[in-house]
Amino acid sequence: MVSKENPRPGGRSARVQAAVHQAVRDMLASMDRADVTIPLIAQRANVTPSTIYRRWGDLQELLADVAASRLQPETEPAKIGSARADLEAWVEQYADEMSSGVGREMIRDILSVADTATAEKCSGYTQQQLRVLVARAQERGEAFPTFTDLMDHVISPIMYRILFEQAPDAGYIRGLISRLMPQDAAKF
Amino acid sequence: MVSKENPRPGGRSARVQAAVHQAVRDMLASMDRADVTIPLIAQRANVTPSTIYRRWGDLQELLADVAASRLQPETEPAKIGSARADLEAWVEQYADEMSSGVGREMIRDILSVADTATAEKCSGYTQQQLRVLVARAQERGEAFPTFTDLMDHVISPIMYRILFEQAPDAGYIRGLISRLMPQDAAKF
DNA sequence: AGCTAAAAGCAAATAATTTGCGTTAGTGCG
DNA sequence: CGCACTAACGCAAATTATTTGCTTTTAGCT
Repeated sequence: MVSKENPRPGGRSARVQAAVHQAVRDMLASMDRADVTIPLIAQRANVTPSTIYRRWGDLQELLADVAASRLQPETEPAKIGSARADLEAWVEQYADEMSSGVGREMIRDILSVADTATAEKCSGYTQQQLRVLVARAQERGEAFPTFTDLMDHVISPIMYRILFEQAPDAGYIRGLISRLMPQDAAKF
Repeated sequence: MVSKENPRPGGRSARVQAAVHQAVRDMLASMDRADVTIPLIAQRANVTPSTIYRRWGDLQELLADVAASRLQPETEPAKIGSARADLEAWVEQYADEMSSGVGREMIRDILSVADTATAEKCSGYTQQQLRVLVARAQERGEAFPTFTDLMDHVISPIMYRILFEQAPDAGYIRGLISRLMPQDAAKF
């Protein structure tokens, strides 16, 4: 619904988008989200409300758009040591970010729009990071879970708990990973 | 936010709640959800809009409330044959229900409200059903996954795929279960 | 530089939400 | 049984958000 690449004739697309996104980020950081409205965002972004309505449709889609752009990772997973150490560090950071107050709000914003494209995009970010870790392990010849197993048996349980129950802790996360590592299989 | 038991002095609570819930269900079944508004619901339920606003707060909370009541299971998991057969049948029916159009909408409604109580309630319904299956297996002395493993490694991946990717198919679901059954462990 | 079309501004019209106040209907007690 | 009490409801006015028709601005193109 937004940011068509290949901008056609008219349109000062980029400027408005940046101003609105910034306004939303500022407001989410400084006030209760229930008080964030499109007229207020428009005022802070120096834009008219109708511009936002025409471009994003409604508040939920705008919030989802902002959340998605905030969830886009800007760096590859850090290189700590072994492939497993990298994985554990990355997943713990992922879980922390997602289970924080703002993280949960972003996920909710993304899931609450009818269009599934934004949710898929965010899942794509996660998948992309995991693929880097998998490739790195393979390159080094270290034993490592498959990409699918990581999605199904590490990411999914973490996300389920964040969405429906309580935020997972570090011990739980290490347990999920451990159960997928071949050398640890005997423990379970 | 709704249905206080132990009704105090005033209040014809139950009648309005039933009428509004019914109106919402009818409307979700017969029209596009984007066109469902509180004034329309109020009209169909023969209630004034302000009653709905005061009682539920906003449309999202009302939809979440209705969705939660629809997701409450009315029966125990069916007894097909072995504990495993019961489990497979129940999980497949769960996945079908959740990945259908209305199922996905209900989940989104539930997750999109700030208050996590409704989401927890729904997860509680799932847990309750699984506990029945676990208890049944134990009673019969059949090998069976633990409750936690079912939540983490069957329900969670299914829900993740429904929310962020494509709906899971029956083969995928059987694979998730299979990997948790002791006698099948060698296959993986 | 001028042309074009998408995007933005503006303002009026419409629709949704909030709110104050009077009324009604369950509940518990005498 | 009827009276008092209180939470929930209805109504309508006020506020706020959203939609829409029309004009103006801007970025890319020739």
